[in-house]
Amino acid sequence: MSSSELTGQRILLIDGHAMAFRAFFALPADRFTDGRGQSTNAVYGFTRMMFNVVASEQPTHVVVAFDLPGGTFRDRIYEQYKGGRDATPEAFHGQIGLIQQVLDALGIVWLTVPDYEADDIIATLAARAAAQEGEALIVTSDRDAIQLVDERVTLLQPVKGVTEMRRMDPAAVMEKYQLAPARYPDLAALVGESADNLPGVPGVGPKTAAKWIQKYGDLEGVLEHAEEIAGKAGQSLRENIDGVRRNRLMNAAVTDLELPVDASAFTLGRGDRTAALAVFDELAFGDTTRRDLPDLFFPEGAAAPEPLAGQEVPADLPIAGAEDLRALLAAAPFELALDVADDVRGGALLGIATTGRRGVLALEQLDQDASSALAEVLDSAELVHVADVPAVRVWLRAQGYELTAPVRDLALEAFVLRPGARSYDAESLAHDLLGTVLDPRPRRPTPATLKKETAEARAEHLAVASARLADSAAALLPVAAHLDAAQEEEPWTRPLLEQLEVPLQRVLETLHERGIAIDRPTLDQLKDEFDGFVAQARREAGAIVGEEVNLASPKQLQAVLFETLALPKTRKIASGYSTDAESLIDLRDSLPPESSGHAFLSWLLRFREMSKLTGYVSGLDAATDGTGRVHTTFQQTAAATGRLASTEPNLQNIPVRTAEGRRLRGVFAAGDGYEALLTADYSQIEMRIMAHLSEDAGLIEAFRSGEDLHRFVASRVFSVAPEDVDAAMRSKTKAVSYGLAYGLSAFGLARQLRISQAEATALRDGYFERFGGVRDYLRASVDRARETGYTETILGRRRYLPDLRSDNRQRRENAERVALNSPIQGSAADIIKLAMLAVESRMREAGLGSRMLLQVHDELVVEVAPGELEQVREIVVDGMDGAYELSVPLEVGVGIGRTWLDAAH
DNA sequence: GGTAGGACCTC
DNA sequence: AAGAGGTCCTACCG
Repeated sequence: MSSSELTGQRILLIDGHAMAFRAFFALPADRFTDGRGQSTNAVYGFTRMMFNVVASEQPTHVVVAFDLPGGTFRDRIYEQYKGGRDATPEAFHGQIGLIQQVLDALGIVWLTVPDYEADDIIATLAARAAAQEGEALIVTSDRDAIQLVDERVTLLQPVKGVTEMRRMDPAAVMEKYQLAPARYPDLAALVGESADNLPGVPGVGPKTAAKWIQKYGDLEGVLEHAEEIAGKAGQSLRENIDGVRRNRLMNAAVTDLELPVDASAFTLGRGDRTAALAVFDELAFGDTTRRDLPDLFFPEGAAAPEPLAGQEVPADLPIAGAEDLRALLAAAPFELALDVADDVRGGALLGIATTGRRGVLALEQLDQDASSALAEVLDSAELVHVADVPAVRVWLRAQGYELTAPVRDLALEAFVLRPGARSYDAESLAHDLLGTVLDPRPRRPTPATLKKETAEARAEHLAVASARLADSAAALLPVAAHLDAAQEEEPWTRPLLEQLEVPLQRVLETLHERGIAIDRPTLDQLKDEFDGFVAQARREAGAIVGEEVNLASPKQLQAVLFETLALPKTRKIASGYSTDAESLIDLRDSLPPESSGHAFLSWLLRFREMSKLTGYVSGLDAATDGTGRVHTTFQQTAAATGRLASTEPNLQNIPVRTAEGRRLRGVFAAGDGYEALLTADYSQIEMRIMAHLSEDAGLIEAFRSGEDLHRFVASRVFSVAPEDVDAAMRSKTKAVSYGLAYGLSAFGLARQLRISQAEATALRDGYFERFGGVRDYLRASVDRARETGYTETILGRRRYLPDLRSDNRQRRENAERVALNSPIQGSAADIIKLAMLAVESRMREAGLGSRMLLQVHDELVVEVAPGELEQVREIVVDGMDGAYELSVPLEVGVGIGRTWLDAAH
C-alpha cells in the first residue's frame, strides 16, 4: 500500500457486529422477516444506518469489520473475557451472513482477522488514515473505540437505536469524560466494562477515576501513587491493582494488524445496483429502502436502471378536488385513510388516501361542489382508517365536517399491541410498524419569515407539506394490513380492543364533548387571592436578598442561595444543586429561625406554592369555553399501563392535598340544569388487586375483615393488637404496602420515611415475613415477565419489557420495577374502564339526564340531573363495584355536592 | 420555534 | 434512588 493512498480521503469504519446487534434490539424481530421465517431486523437496521451515515458523511472509502466466532488473543489472557453474556438470540442467527451479502452487492469490503476483534481492524485502519493525513469516521457502540479519537478520527456513537448518532471528537470526549481520548482506556480500566466482563475497582466510578488520572497524569501515575490515595476508594484500588492492570491490557486497541487488502479496494462506488436490488428483494425490503439507497455506492453516472415495461409501479392518481372525490364515490364501495394538519401557510389540510389515489385538500379553499363531495365521502366510505379517531373527528367538526362513516383507529390498535411507544401518529406508526421513513415535515416559519415570503416560496412550502400529508395518510393503509397480520398472530389483542378499548373510545369522545362547568365567580375570587399571595411572597423574598431575582428560575435561585447568601449546598443535580421543595425545607430547618436565609426560604416556598395555584387558575380560565365549561381530552394511548391521561387541560391533577390547593376543586360545579356533582371512588383498589393476584391469605383476610387496611397490616407486621397500632406504625406499613407495588428499594423506603436504610430493610423483611404470599407473587411475576418478555393485567393487557434481560443494571432494575407495578396499575385501569362502560350504558338505558364527566384513575365524576340522585348513585356504585370480580370485594365511596370540593367524602 | 431540565400537581 | 402521567417555566439552540 502506498503511503499516500488515504491522504485527503475520508474513510468510514463500521463495527459490523456491534451495529448489527444494536439494530437487532432496536427493531422488533417478529416485525421484520423475509417471509420465509428468517428475521431481517438486524439486516434492515444495519442497512438503514449505513445509508444514513453514507448519505450524511459522504465518505470516499468504507470498510465494515466483523468479529469471527471463537476466541481471540484476549481470551487467552483472561478466560472470563466477555463471559456471562446471554446466548445470542435465535432470531439473530444468520443475519450477519445476510448483512455481508448486502455489503457484497454494494461493493463494500468487509474484513475479519483471525484471533482479533473487529475493533482491532478498525483501530488499525483509523491509525493508518491518520498517519496518511486522511480522515476516519468510526461507527460503533463499543466504548473501547473512544481511545482512537483524535484530530483526524471521529467516533459516531449510536445514541438510541441505530439512526441517531452522537459525534465524538476530542472536544466531545474531553467534555464527557474530563479526559483526553488517549486516557479513556485508563479510566475504563479503573471503572471496568461490564459488557466485556471486566470488573473495575468497586466504589470507583467515572468521576473518581477521572479525578485520579487528572491528578497523576495517567494510569501508571495513579498506580504508582496508589499508597497515598486516601479513603475507601484508595483502599479498594490497592486491593484491585491486578485487575486494573489486566483491564488496561485487555482494552488497549491493536493498531498494527497486517491487513491483506489494499486501501484502494475500499473506495465507495463499486456496487452493483441490480445485485443490490435483488438482495433487497430476497430480504423483502420495501420501496423506501430502494428510494433511500445512496447513489454513492455505485459507479458514477450509472443511474437507476429503466424499469422494465409492465413492472413500473403506477404513481397514485391525485385527489385534489370535487372531480376526484366524485370519482371515488363512483367507485364505491371504497376504504379511506385520513391524516390532518394545521399548516400556517395552507390552513386546514386533510390528507386523504385510498388504493391507487392520494392527495390533500385545503379545506378552507374548497368550493361548494368539492365541499359537498367531501361531506359525502366522509359519510359513505365503507371504512375510514385514522390514527386517533377522536382527534380527527373534533378537527373535522371544527372545519364543518362530520366523520360519520365506520372508522378504524390504528393508533388504538397499535397501542393495545405494543403500549409505550412515544407516539402513535400516522408517521410514527409507519416508522415503528413498517420501517417507512417519510420526508421530514417542513419547518414552521416565523411570522417575520411569513411576512416577507414570496408567493413562490409559499407555494413551494405548501407543495412539500401537502405531499408529506398525502404520504402519511397513504401509509396508514399498509399499517392497517400490518396490524391485521399482527392481530392474527397475537389474538389476545382482539377481545381487549373489541370489548373494552373501542367501545370506551366512544365514551371518551362523549366525555370530551360534555365538559365540566366552571364556577366563574369562584375562579375569579381565587385568582385575586392567589395573585395577591404570589405578589406578597415575591416582594418579601426580594426585600431580603436586595437584588433582582426571578424566583421561578432554578438557575438564578442557585446563584442567590449558594453564592449571595452562601447557604450550605443541597443535593447535587445535573445543573448544580437542587432547589426542590424537599431540599429547601431541609435547608431552612437547618438555619437559625431569625436568619435572613430562613426567612428567604420560607417566602420562596410560599411563592412556589402560590404560583403553582395561580398556574391552575389561569390554565382553567384559558380553557373555559363560551358556555362556561372546560373540555379535557382523555388520551387513551398515553400511559403504557393502560391508564388514561387527561390533557388540555389536565383534570387528573387538580390539587387536593393542601387546604388552599383543594379550594380549586370548588371551581368545578354542577352546570345549569343539573343538581349536583357525584363523585365515586374505589377504596384501595391497587392493594385489593395485590391481594387478588398474590392470593396472600393475610391480605385477603385484611380486606374481608372490614378493619382499616393499614391498621390491620401494621398489627401483623408489628405483632400488636389492631387497637395498639399507633400512627407511626400505620404510616410505615402503608408506605411499604404502596412501595411494594412500585418496586420498592430499601433506599427509597428509607428516604420516604426518613429512617435509616437498616431500619427500612428490617421493616420490609418484617412485612414479607407476615405476608409471604405477596413476596412470592412479586418474585414470580418478575421471573415470569423475564421469561415471556411481557407483563399482563387481569384482562390480558400486555406490556413488553425487553429491558428485563438487559445487561445494563440500571435499565434492568428499572424494568423490574415496571414489571412489578404494571400488572397492578394496569389491572386497576382495566377495572375502572369496565366500570365506565357499564355506568355510561346503564345511565343511557335508564334514560337519565345525568351524565358521567370525568375519570381520575380510581374515581368517576358524574353530573346529576334534578331528581335522579338515588338512581344515579345506584347505577354508579353497582357499575363500579360490579365491574370485575376479584377474590376480595371492591369497595366504592360516594360523595355528593354542588362542587367537586363539596362532593369530597 | 422546538426542546431539555427542573419543579410540582395527581392517583 | 418507588410506578403512571401533564403542565408550566426558564434556558438554550439554531
